Amino acid sequence: MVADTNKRLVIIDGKSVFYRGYYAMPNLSNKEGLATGGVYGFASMALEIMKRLKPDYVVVAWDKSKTNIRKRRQMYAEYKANRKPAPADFYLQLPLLKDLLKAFGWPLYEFDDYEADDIMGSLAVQASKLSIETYLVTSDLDMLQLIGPKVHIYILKTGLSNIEQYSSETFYTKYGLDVHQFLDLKALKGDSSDNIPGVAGIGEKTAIDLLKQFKTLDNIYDNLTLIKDSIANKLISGKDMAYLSKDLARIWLDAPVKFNPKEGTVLNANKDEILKLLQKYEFKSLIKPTSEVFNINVLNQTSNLIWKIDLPETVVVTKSNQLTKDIKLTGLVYIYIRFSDKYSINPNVVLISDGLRGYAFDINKLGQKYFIEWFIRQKFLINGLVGFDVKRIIKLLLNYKTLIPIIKHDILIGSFLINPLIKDQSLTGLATEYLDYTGSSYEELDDNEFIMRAAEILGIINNIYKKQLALIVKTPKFLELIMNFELPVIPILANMEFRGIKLNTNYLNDFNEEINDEILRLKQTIFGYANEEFNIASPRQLSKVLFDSLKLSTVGIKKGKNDYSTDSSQLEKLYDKHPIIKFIIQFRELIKLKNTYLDVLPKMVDSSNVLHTTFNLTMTQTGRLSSSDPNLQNIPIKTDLGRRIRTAFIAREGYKLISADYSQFELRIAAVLAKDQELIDLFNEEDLDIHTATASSIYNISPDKVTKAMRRVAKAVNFGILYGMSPHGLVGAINIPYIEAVDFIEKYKTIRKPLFDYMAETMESARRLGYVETMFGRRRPMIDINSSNFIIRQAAERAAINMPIQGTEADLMKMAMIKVDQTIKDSKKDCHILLQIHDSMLIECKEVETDKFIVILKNVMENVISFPVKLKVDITTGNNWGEL
DNA sequence: TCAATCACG
DNA sequence: ACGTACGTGATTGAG
Repeated sequence: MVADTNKRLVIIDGKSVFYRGYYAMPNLSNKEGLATGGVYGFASMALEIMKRLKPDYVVVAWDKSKTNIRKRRQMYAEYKANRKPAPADFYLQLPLLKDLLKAFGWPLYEFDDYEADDIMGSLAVQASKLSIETYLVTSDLDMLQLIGPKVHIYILKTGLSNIEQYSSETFYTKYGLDVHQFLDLKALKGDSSDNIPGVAGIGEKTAIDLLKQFKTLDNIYDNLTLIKDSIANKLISGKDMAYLSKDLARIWLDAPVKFNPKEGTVLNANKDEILKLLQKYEFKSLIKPTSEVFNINVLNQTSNLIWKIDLPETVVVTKSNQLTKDIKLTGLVYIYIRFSDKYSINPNVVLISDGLRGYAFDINKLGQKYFIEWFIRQKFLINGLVGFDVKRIIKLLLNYKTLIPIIKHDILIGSFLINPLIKDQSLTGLATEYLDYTGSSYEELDDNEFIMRAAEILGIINNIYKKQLALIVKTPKFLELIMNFELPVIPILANMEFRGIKLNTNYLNDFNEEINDEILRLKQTIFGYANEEFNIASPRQLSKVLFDSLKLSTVGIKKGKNDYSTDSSQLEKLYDKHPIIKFIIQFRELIKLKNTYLDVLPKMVDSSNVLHTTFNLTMTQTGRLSSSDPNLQNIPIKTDLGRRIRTAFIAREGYKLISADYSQFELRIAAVLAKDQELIDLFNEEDLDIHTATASSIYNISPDKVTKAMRRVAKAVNFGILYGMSPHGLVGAINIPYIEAVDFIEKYKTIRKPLFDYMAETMESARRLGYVETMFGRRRPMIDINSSNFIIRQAAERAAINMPIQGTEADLMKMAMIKVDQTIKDSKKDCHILLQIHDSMLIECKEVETDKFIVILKNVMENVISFPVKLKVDITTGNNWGEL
């Protein structure tokens, strides 16, 4: 009888797990709008169970009754009040779950007259007899009464893949009782959530004390004389209730269920069906982990696309002697380049087709040089490129100083324009979105497998292009955006990334050493005040030192999930309370500079000390660019120390750096969008300070009477208002009394009525249309704008207000970049845009051409568009970025 | 992998 | 009563 020894059975309380998932992922739904949160939660939890417990069998017990009343216990029904019925979309998900369980091969047991815990208990007893280790997964602590030598309980914790074992030790630690006393404890104290009455007047504390002393319920009643009267009397009058409660809480072990060792094993799993369902439910992130625990080889799953898309006849090119004149392309070409790693410009595989014929260049075998030579020979035959992430392809070509073909379309950019919410921007993600692809991830294939599927991938590019084109032409603004903004800016960004910016690494390293010394000094000072050494960079440890050891007052200090916050705004409040704070603030600044910039940037330069960032066109919900690896859009400027980092960004030999900044760009745009004539007029006045002017009209005094403090408030509001700032937010930003903030914003509303009317209209149209858009028609879907959750809805409203402004700024910046770049080309100046930082450009220009160029530059940028408001551009030049 | 923190516009 | 300003990316500590 060793056969079943050491086998493991998991019994899942199905509804309990499902409930968790349902409430953890309330907004999850697939693209048909079908709610899937509960199923997702269940699947996540199932994976965790498989990984943690490695069961041989899994079965699911299900509570059939909607109200959770045991029918066989109708006599107690008056005590078991109906629980709230679950919402409708809870039940709509059940068929999906049942399909998934069937695919997993996990039997589902449900009986009219038994609750899940009865089924689980009954199965556990049977399995124990077969020497099977049994694991019960539930959120119901009542299950603890089932703990035994072969029966283990795992309780669901918050989160989606979080289970925790509850053993008899856990129980003892919590209550000081043996787990076998569980039912007697319930009998005495009751359980309001389960409507188990218990003995009136006896709570948890008394119940535990009694059980510690007398061990069992029976023994308590046998020894009433030893118990002090006040309690004994309660026990006497509640005796029936006590035994009734014990019966109510007891799990019954006679459910008509039979454990079957032929069911619930991995052999019962239907692998194809599992993958199909995960695709159907759009649980992309679960495909990989599920495949692992169910031993599914996803790479072997064939594509569902090859039957429905046009596939080019594709030749694999591995040798240079194949590159004869027969291997050639004309017209519009579809291209996909697979690079060796995330940042590399070295391709491993290049796929190209003209729609009919395709070529898969195995660069590893062919050699990059031969491919590039061939490609350059094609350049006069090629009318334009349609590709995926074309910017990267262009950077590859820039490396060879060859002519850049016209970009006809980029399916990555197209996808983002049509729906910026799509998270998976991989080729696989787009194939899933546009072609209902359900196969394995293209990105995870190895190069050989990838080449084998070249025709399919080329077909995908072609077909996605056609689908996107149809969607884009349906919305004329989209067509204008992609033709006039997105595609033209791609080669400019490619050039910016490719050229890069020169870094004075010596300067940075010297600065780093200086900072290191200072950090050491600060550390010692801080440890001295704290009377202990600790990791200042750990918010948890710092919080303990400040609020536990040093006992600083926590009144008015923001609290996170576990500890009091130590972020700079909280430290600011503590500034006068203890001398240590000043040094912590300094330490924070220095350690940030060191970790983020000083240590990192010098390591990222190329052999000529040049730093190359990557600009992303498809990351932000407003249409802004983002910069990464390294992020050159957040180089410090606000403090003197930080600004010294900028000093290390230098012009190349014989060149100058030019910074061109739009002044109050967003507020000017807001004035135009809102048609706020008064604000427009203010901006059109020569040499007027907008914040002083604002303070002047709010306080109703002449501009020369405006104090620094007044201007500061006005400035904060001028900025904050574009984000939907509240009085409370204003207080948080500039530390003025709440009442003043309320007053200020009220007055602001009266002097900027058109602006506020515009904001209200934006919100209204967001609610009506489900999206907001920029002046040029770039859209951001606002799915949360009608959320029933107050907090989520309000956040969406603020985002909706801000997007048209920030997004129009982003559009105009792209337009400016395109015009500046064109101007440089037309005038044949040796000038190069290096960086774009949302409202400014950093340009490198041959020293002798700089003075002439800045005049042209200012003119081009200020006249980037014909606007009722004057656009003001400030230009500075210097040898390094710090001087500008 | 997530939360906290902080750099920028 | 909620929680309190939009948009990013990088680093770190900790589970």
